[in-house]
Amino acid sequence: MCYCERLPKMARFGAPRDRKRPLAPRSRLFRPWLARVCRWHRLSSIFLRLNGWTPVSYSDHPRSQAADARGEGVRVRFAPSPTGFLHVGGARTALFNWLFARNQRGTFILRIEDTDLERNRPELVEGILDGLRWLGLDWDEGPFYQSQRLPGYAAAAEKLLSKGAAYLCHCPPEKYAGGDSADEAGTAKSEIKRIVRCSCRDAKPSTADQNPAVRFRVPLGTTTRFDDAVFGPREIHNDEMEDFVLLRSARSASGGTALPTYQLGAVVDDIDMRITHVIRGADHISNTPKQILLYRALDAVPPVFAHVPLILGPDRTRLSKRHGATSVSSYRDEGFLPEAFRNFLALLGWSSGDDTEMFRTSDLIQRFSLSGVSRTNAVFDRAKLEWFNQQYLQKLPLEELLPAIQAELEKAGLWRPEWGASQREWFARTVDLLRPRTRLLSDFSHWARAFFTDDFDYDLAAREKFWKDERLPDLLTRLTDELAALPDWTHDACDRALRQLAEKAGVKAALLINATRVALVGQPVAPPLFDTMLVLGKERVVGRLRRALPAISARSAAG
RNA sequence: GGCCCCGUGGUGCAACGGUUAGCACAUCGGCCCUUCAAGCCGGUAAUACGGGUUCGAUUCCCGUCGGGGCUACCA
Repeated sequence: MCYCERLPKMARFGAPRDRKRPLAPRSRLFRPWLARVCRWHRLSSIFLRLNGWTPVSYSDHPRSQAADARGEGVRVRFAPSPTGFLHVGGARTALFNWLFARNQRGTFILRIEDTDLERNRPELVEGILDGLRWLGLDWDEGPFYQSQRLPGYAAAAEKLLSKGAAYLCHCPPEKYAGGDSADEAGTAKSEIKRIVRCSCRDAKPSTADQNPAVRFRVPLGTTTRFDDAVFGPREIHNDEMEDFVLLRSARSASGGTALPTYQLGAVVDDIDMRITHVIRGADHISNTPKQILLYRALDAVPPVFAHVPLILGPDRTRLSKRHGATSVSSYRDEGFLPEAFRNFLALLGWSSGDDTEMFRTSDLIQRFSLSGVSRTNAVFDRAKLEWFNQQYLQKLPLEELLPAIQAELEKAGLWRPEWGASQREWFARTVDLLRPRTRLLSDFSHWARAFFTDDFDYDLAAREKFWKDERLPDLLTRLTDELAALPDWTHDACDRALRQLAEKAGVKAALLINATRVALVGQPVAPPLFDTMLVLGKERVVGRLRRALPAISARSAAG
């Protein structure tokens, strides 16, 4: 492909503007010349190689859609490791991959990176898949398990060994292990000299050692460059890169013979799966040069790399268990809607370019672009997440909401089958009445419990506040009788009965309204009283008032 | 410690060398009112600091400070 296609200023194809990526001085200098060359001869890849650029295609560009039409579409992957649940950072990475794939009409692949025998928990895979399904992130291929693809990694290592791009290392793992990252004390960090240039690099391979590790032989004396689709051009001198391990020795704590490390596994699979764009967390950015070297050594063209900024906790450190709920499933269990969660997540580190915040999934797909991804770490703000949930709870078509609320009620043991059948209309009406006051699905089974069962308690603060007046027992007894005698159970009839009683007694209607609300639903907060009476029905209203009377008398007598 | 990245209100984003620095969440006040939400109206609140470059810098460059990442036979 032609390098000029990647140049922001040459947006004559209608490329999305590249907002935050200054060109490197070198490319700034060469741009006019380069543009001409590209236009005339399309010699860009040669130019690139001459200048040490990695010839990768930058497909966040309308051109890639043309490529797609030719059957050379975008292929991305999400590659979690089953060492824990699906956390919000991973979910966001998955979401960005998915959005990019859908936007480009490409392929989204799921791969499980389970090459660490010590830390893997196979039973966690299902939880990760569940989390992705809940978020609606459907994958087109996979899940593939690296543990089932071991021969491929060994073969790749063999190939590298045979061409001298890798060597056998006979050192015990402990020699380089531990170090600073392991000990929290923080002492002696300054002593660590980390560039591993093992003596085995130049030694004759020993036949005595049956269980060597395989290390990559980093080509010294040059630099490795790549152009991150988010962070822009970067380079690192190879001398600063260690001879990282490709294949672990049998002595490794993490497993047995010939297990690949992340670097090898990811690269071999990404080549194998023809991944065109690697979209992953920014914590991988310093791995990227190593992997580019691996691609080259394996005679493959590196994909586009797009690193997305990290998600931080409120204290601006990396989000972790310390910060409370970090797993996607905990948000599901708390009563968040996947649509809301997805919308919120999408805005963590990405923006459409304008001030729009509410995105339907189709909008998200249509508007997503790697050039809109930020380089700044983002703090996870639960308050805003709740706001999004509230918005969706209120704006989603009722029919789409009902199943989620049914699930919530089932979970709480409150669900009655007739609400899905003969009383479906009542159920829909009740949900519609309740939802303006809800923020979470769980509000339906907690706060609004009295709408779905007679088994509920009277809120203490509500009793204290609204059942205090000593006239209440008498007034509510009379109200109950009047309501019971009502020929038509309508909003206006109830309204009239209550207000007339209040007027006759010379009290504010609000006194009766508030006291009645607590008697009916046990809460100080509920939908407008007469709407509430309507969905509850006459029997229940009268019954609940009678039931509450003794408690009201007790409270008002107490003063 | 070394290498690297990132700094716009408390939080998420916008401003692509020229705006009274915009939007949203949160927060505070008002309206509405049958409680609480919602809604509407309004307020407080930011370019980390210091140098350059420029007629002009949130924007480009350098330094300082702050935060983060990496520094594993983890991923």
